[in-house]
Amino acid sequence: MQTGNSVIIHSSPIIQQGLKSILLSRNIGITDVMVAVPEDTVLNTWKNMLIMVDTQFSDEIKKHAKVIKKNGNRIVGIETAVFFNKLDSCSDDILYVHDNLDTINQTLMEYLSGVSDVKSDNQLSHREIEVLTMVAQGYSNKQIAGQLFISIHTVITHRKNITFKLGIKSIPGLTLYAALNNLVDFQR
Amino acid sequence: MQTGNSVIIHSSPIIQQGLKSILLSRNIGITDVMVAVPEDTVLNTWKNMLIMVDTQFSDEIKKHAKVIKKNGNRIVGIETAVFFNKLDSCSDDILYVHDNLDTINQTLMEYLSGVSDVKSDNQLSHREIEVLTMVAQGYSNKQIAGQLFISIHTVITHRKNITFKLGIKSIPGLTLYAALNNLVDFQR
DNA sequence: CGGGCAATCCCAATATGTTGGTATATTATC
DNA sequence: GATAATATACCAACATATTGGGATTGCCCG
Repeated sequence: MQTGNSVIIHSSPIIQQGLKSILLSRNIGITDVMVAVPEDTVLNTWKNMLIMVDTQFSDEIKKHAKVIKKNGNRIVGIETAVFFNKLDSCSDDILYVHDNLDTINQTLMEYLSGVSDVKSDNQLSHREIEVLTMVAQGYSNKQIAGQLFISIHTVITHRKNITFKLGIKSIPGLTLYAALNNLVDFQR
Repeated sequence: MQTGNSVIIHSSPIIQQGLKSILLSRNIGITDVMVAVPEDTVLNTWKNMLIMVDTQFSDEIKKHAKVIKKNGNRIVGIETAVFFNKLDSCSDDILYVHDNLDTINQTLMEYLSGVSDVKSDNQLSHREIEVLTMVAQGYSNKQIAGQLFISIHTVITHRKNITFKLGIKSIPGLTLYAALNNLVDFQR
């Protein structure tokens, strides 16, 4: 249910916003980014989530890391302060990265390959691309069915397969995917 | 005329992204955000810009603050490290703010009132833009209500007004509108 | 030949969004 | 001080999307 989602645990609202913006724009199937406090890590039952945590809090998280990882979560410690380096205190459970776009991208790629049902390569069939295009153009399933001369059930089946293949669950996500892949017009 | 533009001088790409996202989404007429290094402050001939600089660099900037301000620029020092507080070393030329959404919003309001010819060309209210942004990010009405601490009815009302004002009825349409207006990130 | 895949169709239950109302408090603006 | 805009909240009815099944046909390929 929560695959493709991410949690940010960081005290800085600017960094929250920045990480969120980076995660959502990478087209890696992350459609939901929430902000949490360290305590939530213990209380919650997150599954298959990408947890990005300020190194400031990573000690607290580390105590529960085994359980968190057993639930399919991936923990990434974000180190933003250049003069306060915790990266040496490495752990098998938490991957520490510096505040650097390259390492963040690298981490996201790892996340991609590690979470099996988030697919990066798009192997959409011809029909699926037709349906996706029309979804991004704002047509309802009923309208798509009418225009493609198929039943609404078939459209729904195609959409199930599209969301499964792309790992993108929301209509806005699919729309931006379509725009990024030139399936719909998008000027400047 | 560069009015409505802003410069970010910060070493952290996450904070760059976060500030950019915050500035663009606030509907205060800022349409262009660029990233610069401290040296650019001296070399450049910026006019009427909102310059948001890491306090880490503010000493360098302060030397040239008089000239920079004479050109109509406004300098804001951003302090993100809680354990490294420079806010006491106040200056008339640089307004220091902490990494806190309220103070940042306050600062942006001041910027608005200070720069008279920056007008919001957007017909949407601040709250409507918040809602639209979250819609385009794939959040459900329920999720939006939760994150904005308002009832789902209010979210629905805002959405009614948004669709009425913009004349865009579909979620994909709103998503592309948001992407075109830099409310959501859309790279490459 | 048999397995996999694409395309098609169907159902039921649940979740979510849309439409068209009404209504109040606060804040701007004239 | 009146008026407009904004933000908030509620309801009922209806429309649409999502989820989790199941199923058939034709086609390609090893």
